[in-house]
Amino acid sequence: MSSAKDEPLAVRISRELAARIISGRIEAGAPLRQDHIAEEFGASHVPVREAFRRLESQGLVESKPRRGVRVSGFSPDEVREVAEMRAALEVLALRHAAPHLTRAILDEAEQATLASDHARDVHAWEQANRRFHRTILTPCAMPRLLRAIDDLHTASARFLFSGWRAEWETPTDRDHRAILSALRDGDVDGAAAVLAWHVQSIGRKPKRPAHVP
Amino acid sequence: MSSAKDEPLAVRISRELAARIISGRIEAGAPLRQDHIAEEFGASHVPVREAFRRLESQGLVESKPRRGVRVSGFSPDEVREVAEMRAALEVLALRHAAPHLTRAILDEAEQATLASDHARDVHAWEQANRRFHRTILTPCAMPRLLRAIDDLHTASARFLFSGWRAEWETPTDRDHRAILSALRDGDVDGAAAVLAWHVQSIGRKPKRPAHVP
DNA sequence: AAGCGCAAAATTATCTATAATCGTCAAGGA
DNA sequence: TCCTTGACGATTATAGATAATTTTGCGCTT
Repeated sequence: MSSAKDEPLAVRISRELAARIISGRIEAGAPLRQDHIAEEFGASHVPVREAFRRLESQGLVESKPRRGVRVSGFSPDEVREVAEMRAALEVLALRHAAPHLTRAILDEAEQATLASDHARDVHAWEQANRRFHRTILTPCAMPRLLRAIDDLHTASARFLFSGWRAEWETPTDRDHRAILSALRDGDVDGAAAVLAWHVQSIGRKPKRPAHVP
Repeated sequence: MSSAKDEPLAVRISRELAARIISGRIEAGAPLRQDHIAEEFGASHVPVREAFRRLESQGLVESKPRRGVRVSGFSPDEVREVAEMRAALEVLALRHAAPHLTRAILDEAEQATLASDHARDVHAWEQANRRFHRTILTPCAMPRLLRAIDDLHTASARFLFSGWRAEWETPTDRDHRAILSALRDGDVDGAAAVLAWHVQSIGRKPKRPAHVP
């Protein structure tokens, strides 16, 4: 048994549903009926309920007492909200992680940046981007903070996939490189400033030219 | 039926358990056995499971795949982590709420400060304190941010109750008044700075004299 | 005799199956 | 046309079965 991991069934269901919501296969506002999902996964509805709670804590669905759960919509205001929360929390994490950043960690972050440059589709780019942020923030050793940031990342990814669905061009992350160079110079304030601007830029312009000569 | 509200059973159970954890009646690291709790509440273990998920999303318990849930411990590091997250997020909320603050809202906040001065025990003080923060932050109109702040408040309250159990003296919130006066003057930056310092002071000194001549 | 290792039983979490309660929608009557 | 009533569907809760982990007890080795 290699494919079916030892995870609880509720976790697997929540992962699959989250992937569908993020990728847009389930659109915003759509109701999720527990019986149908249970039947589809060949399971009962109790694990499905737990998966719903997990998605609710991530902010992907909203639940009303006797009315079931619906996929939470994301207006431009909500996208900006998530972006600003991410900026505030990632800056905090970076300030605490900076003293523990080693050469090896920065090199790994640079590798993630390279991977994001070579990404062919949005999914690969998002994965590399998240790896970059996680790499430079994990050394802060604040688990609760990191978990909150991770949830905000998935919310951001959902917006990202919905916006840039068709045409996609890798946007050569100058910000990431600026952050790394500032960190290598020991300029934590500068790195934090660039990071805050970089994160908020996601919610600023859904699509910009980005190919300046 | 007036006492038993129309809330789902899982919500009631999670509320009761949260109250016990915050008040310290269930100590940190204690395991929560679903069958025992189900028997105590006269219910089955499925609502108890949902209540566990709810508590997990609040960060009050930690769950491991096949080992059940335990009350999450809070070391001084974790308390500081929560305090810093609160500071970062409350400052963000305040900056967005400031343009929408009216005289009436500020007056209500001052009333909450008065109530906290007249509080006789820790519980009443915490309630008034939370009301103050909620009053000046709610106008930011960012539901996700406000929910995150609320969860962090409960975590803070848990630490507060555990520290100051026996002797209690109302610590005349000078910080609250400084925040209000800065807001009345339109000095958002000053108010944000005091707010950040104020929130972090919770995690700084578990018990200080506080009666300077 | 004491400590370590293995095995079996008990305890506990997880999942499936089933019944009851509540909200919604449609149809019929005033 | 509006209100009431009844049926259907969905969520919520209960009881029972299954699998995994922890603990305890016994045997063996040092």
